[in-house]
Formats: sequence, structure tokens, C-alpha cells
Amino acid sequence: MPANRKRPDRPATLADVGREAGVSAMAASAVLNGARTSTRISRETRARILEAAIKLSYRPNAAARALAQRRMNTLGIAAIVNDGGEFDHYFLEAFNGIISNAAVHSQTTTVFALHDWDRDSHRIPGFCDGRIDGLILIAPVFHGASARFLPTHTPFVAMHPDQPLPGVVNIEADEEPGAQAIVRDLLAAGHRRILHITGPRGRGGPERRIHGYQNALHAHGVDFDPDLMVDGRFSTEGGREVMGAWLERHVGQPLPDAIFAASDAIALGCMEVLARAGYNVPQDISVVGFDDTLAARTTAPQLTTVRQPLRAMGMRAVELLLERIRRNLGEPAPDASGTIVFPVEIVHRASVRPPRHPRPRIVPPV
Amino acid sequence: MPANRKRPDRPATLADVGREAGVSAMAASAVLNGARTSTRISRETRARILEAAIKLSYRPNAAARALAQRRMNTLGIAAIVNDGGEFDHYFLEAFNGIISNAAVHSQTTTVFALHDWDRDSHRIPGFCDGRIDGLILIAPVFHGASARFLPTHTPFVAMHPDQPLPGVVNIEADEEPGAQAIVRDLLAAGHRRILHITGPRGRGGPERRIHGYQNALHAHGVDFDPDLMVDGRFSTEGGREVMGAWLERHVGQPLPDAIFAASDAIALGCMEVLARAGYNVPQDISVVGFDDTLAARTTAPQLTTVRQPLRAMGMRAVELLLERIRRNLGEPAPDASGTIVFPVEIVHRASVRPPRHPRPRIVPPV
DNA sequence: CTGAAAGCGCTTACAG
DNA sequence: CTGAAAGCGCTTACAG
Repeated sequence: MPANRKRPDRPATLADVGREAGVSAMAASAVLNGARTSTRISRETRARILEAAIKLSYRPNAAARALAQRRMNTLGIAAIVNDGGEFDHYFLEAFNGIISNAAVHSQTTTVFALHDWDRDSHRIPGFCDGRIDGLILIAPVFHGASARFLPTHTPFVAMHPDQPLPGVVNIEADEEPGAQAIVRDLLAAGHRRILHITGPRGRGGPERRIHGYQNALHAHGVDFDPDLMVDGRFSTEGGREVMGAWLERHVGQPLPDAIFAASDAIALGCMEVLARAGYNVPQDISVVGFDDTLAARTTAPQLTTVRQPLRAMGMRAVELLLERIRRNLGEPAPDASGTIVFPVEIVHRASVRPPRHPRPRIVPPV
Repeated sequence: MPANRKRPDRPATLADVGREAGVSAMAASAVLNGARTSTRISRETRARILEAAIKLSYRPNAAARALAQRRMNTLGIAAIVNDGGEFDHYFLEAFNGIISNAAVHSQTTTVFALHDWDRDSHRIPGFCDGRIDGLILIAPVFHGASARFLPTHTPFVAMHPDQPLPGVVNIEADEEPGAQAIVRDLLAAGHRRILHITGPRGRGGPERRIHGYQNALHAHGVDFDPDLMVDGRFSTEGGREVMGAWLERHVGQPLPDAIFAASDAIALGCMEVLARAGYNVPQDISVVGFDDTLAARTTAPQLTTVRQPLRAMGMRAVELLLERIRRNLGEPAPDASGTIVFPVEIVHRASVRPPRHPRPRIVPPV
């Protein structure tokens, strides 16, 4: 038996295939991996190489290929993935769009999980070490501090609702008009005392939703009542806490007509607390959210909300990133930059009804 | 100005750092990337190298490193990620565990999205091309056909509820006892006519849940009624369809006492249909699910269900995979194999109450 | 049109 | 203890 030149327990290489087919590794590369030089290889040589490749179940090694081509065919996503073990719904919906569109372009997707944006953004440059060709940053906020850690040699696209940074492509939704429209709808249904539970104050997204809320009140001639706006954070747990505390502080007073929660997750927390306190949504009180994530569709009653097309936004992020990657590699590609704003849309579901007369009074918890 | 030997628009390499510090690239490798030979480098040389690296903001290139070390520090997940644009909740929970434990071990995670297991499993070998060190397969089923496509040179771990394949590590939950326990609880609460909506027939998971259901009935002396078991599939949409059709077929007859849905997603679909038909869960009818995914926690009322510890299972999959990778690389590591079964647990929430007397009759849809 | 050589950026034995 | 060489598996110019 002849000495086996192919090492036993390793995947076959181009050299192995070439040897098997009696040609150079380069010829094998040309026909198997479609290298530039694939132009002319005789039909029978080609067939022989193909056969050898199948026989040895050859697969091109991605790392070697990436090193030679400086192209990994992998897109990265840096995002806050979960919060206390629970998934971040904003991430989830965008991820859905990103991963499916990446697959369409034969790119795989790797996820870099961040816990806290301010604390973890310094890790971003470390992700850009040749394992990904480009990065999608799903960032709740861009402080000057974290902006320092933006990738330098790796193309990237941001999805975030804060102030745009010069020179970065940013994808966002038209939040302020969205907030204004959904509050306008509540007002049109007859609601007046609309409690707004905000997201983290000082960030672009939450502030825009607040402006939308206030604009709608103003346009409808309703005075803004500071007692009907309370600071929260973007989580179900946060919604529970804030709603519970507000009810406790207002025992004996009438229930608000409606609640505008700054996110679906917050709305979900509110609904839990309201249900536990014995109030019926939407008979006793209407609730609306923002985002149209999974949470909005899995509650009962289903939530009326402002739909951010996160899936489409994620798909678009992939397109833009791919363009940037191509351009970075010297191929011609359009040079999109600046902010891309997606329109939002109000989704009417079952959590809104005209207010009840008289309004129920808030009773102490049992 | 001296000729700049470092090419302008590319990340710095080890050679650049060495040049800057006046040492060989190898010396730089030794101190920066902790190569084997890092044993003795003088303090000042080390300091000089470190300084040069910072100055040039050097990052080791992952592809080059992977090629030399045959280690990418990346774990792959192949799974059915979404189904008609909606996320697969089973995947989601497991992914949560996988990604967080991978991060603990400084591994990144790349996701290979499959649409249909039977149709897409042939793509699996293509994922194992050196871009990942190991693969976690979240597979609904292992047919003989798809088993042909298991990775050959890449370590892998399966999470699936079907028959174990020889030589593969499989992680699963103790489903049959779980199903039995939750049905026993329904029986103990006084329910007798319990409708079971199954998952896809013929697969391990759904069949085990059916056995658990039947065992519980039998143990309680209740005859199995074929009219109270109906074939479904694992989705909210499936739950809606099956529940709706069942109600239509039984107009004029009493509502079942309770429903045991083979997954939370199915239960969610049922609850939607029941709510729309005017029935109150749990006053008119109790509903329980299986899995304890996000869906079970975001419904109102929250769902009583069988908790599969998917997050813990995902974390464990990472541990086992890492062991296999180490062993594959010749390092000593335990040789776990076979099936690892996680215990399940009944989570009591608000969707179950003792049956109402008399049972409501099913009325035609309006 | 085809093959031998050089190179991608790193690491691992192997001589000095 | 240190450096020069070879190699990981692929591709890209460059001579024949």
C-alpha cells in the first residue's frame, strides 16, 4: 500500500484535490472556488478536478480564504442582546431582518453581545479583527465616549435613535411623528388624561416620543400635566414598577383614561399590573405602546402600537453595509451616508376603546 | 520624510509592530498574543513592544490566527431561526443561553439560519469550513437522511428531542414526565375533558408529550377520547387554525374543561381564538402549554406550562462543545457522549382554574 | 492558456 | 534565551 500523502484526520485541501486529479492546487482553486484565473481549463481536466473534490469531500477553508482575499463573508452585529436573561425585543426584530437578508447574500452573521452600552462599547474595536467584513451597531445611544470606539478599518452601519455622528450611516425610524399620531388617535377617541411612561430620559429616542406626545396634546388644546408623565426605562420590569408606583401614589383618584407607554415592553408591564389590580384593558383603561415588537402581538388584548419597521430596517442595514464593504474593497458602489429614516405606522389592535364614564377610581392594592 | 513602510490604509500587523519596536515579528507575537515562546523576553523589550502595539493600535488578525492555530474562537449554531418571519421561540431561549455562555469563554457565536430542516440540512457541512470551531445543532428531528450531513471534522453537539444518534452528544429535556405531570395537575383540579393539541406527529418530542398525556389520563382512570386529541404544528398560527376548526366542528356541544397545548406557541394561538369567541381563560376554560418560552410570560393571563430549561440547556451545550473542541485539538478533556436529559418543572401561572359548572356550550361564530 | 512563486498575517517547531 | 525559517490553505499577479 502506498504511503498516504493526505494526512488522515484533516479535511482535504486544494493540494490534496490537485494531487488526486493530477493537476496543480492552483488549477483546482480555479475550477472549485471560481478564482479569477478560472477562464480556461479544459473540460476533462475540470471534470477530473470536480470528481476528485467530491471524492475527498473538499471544502475551501474559510480562514485561509479570508486571509488571502481579506473577505470573510461574515457580518457582525454588536448589540445589547439581553437584559437580565430576557431578550431585548428591539434587537430581536432587527436581528430577524439582518440574518435573513445576510443569508440572501450568502453572508453569515455573528453576534457580539453587549451588556451595557457605555461600559462595553470599548470592546467594539476588538470585534473588528478580520473575522467580520463589516459591523452593524445597534446602539441605544452614542455618547462622545463610546464614539471613540467606532471601528476604524471595518465598514459599519449604525441603527440607533440618537444624534447622528458625522460620517456614519445611521438607520432610524420617524419616531416623533409616530408618537404624535398615536396620541392624536387616543385624543380623537375621547381620551384626555393620558399617562405617558417614558424611556430613559436624555436619549434621542425617548425624548422624541415625549415631544410627539406633547405636540399632540398641544395640537388638541389639552394642557400638558406633569403628573401624567413619569420616567421609566425600556423593559417589562420597568413598566411594572413605574405603573405600580404611580397607582399607589394616586389611590382614591380617578384612573387615567389611557396610557402611552414608550415601548411595547413597558406597555406589557403596565398591563400586567393593571390586570393584577383588577382593571380591564381596554374597558377600564386603554393602553398603547411603541415599536410593534413580539410583545405587542402576544399580549391579550393585543396592543395598539406604533410600528417601527425593525425587520425592514435590519434588512436595509445589511444592504448598506454590503455596499460599504464593496467600496472598501475598491469595487464600485454607491456612497450612501447620513441618516436614513423609515416611516412608522400606527397598528390598531384591541387595547384601545373610548373612555368609560365615569372613570373608575383607583383603589388600594389588596 | 522617510518612506512609510506601513501601508497606509490597513490595520497594523505584527511585522509593523516589530519594526516599530526594533524587534522581530515573532518577538512581538510572543508578548502580544501570548504565543508559546513568550517565556523570556526582557522587561524593557516587552514594554517597547507593548508601546508600539498601542501606538499602531495593533489587533491580531483573526483569520491569520485561525489559519495558523486552527482555532477560530467562534461557535456556530445551526437552527430554524424563524418561521414566516416570526422567531422560533425554542431557538430564542436556547440562543440566549448559548450566546451568554460563549461570551464567558471568549467565544463569539455565529448563526446559520435554516428554513426547513429536511430541505436545508445538506448545507450543514458547508458551515464547517474552518470559520467555526464547533457547531451546536438545534434540530427538530434527525432523519436518516439529514444524519448523512452531520459534520465530519468539526465537533458538534445536538439539542433535539428525537431519537439519539450513535456517537452524538444530545441535550434534551425530560418531556414525557413533564407532560404527564401537567395533565395530572389538570385532572387534580377537577378537569376531565382535556383537549390535547399535538405537535407534528411522528417526531420524538410530540410523541412523548402524547404519551405523557395518555399516561396521566390512564393513571387517573379517565378513558382516552380520540375526539379530544387533534394534530397540530408548533406555531401560533397552527394553534389558531386547529382550535378554530375544532370549535366549529363541535358547535352545540360543551366546551372542553381544559386544553393541553403541545407548545406555548400553540397555546397562545388557542387563547387568541378562545378570546375572540368570547370565552374567558381561565374562567370558562383552562389552558396549559409546554416549553416556558417568552410566549408563556407575555400572554394575559400568563400561561401555566412545563418549563424546559432551554437557557441552561444552551449553556450546557456550549460547555460540552468546548470540551469536544479541546479534545479534538489534542488537549485532555472528558469524553462526554450520549444523551443528557434536563429535568422539567411545572410552572403554575394564571391560566388554570377548576372547571366551571355547568360547562359553557360552544356557540357558532358570529 | 497554464504553472511556479510569492504573499495574506500569524504561530510553531528548530537551530543557534 | 532568542531569531530565521517553514508552514497553515488559499489566491493573486507574473512569467513562460
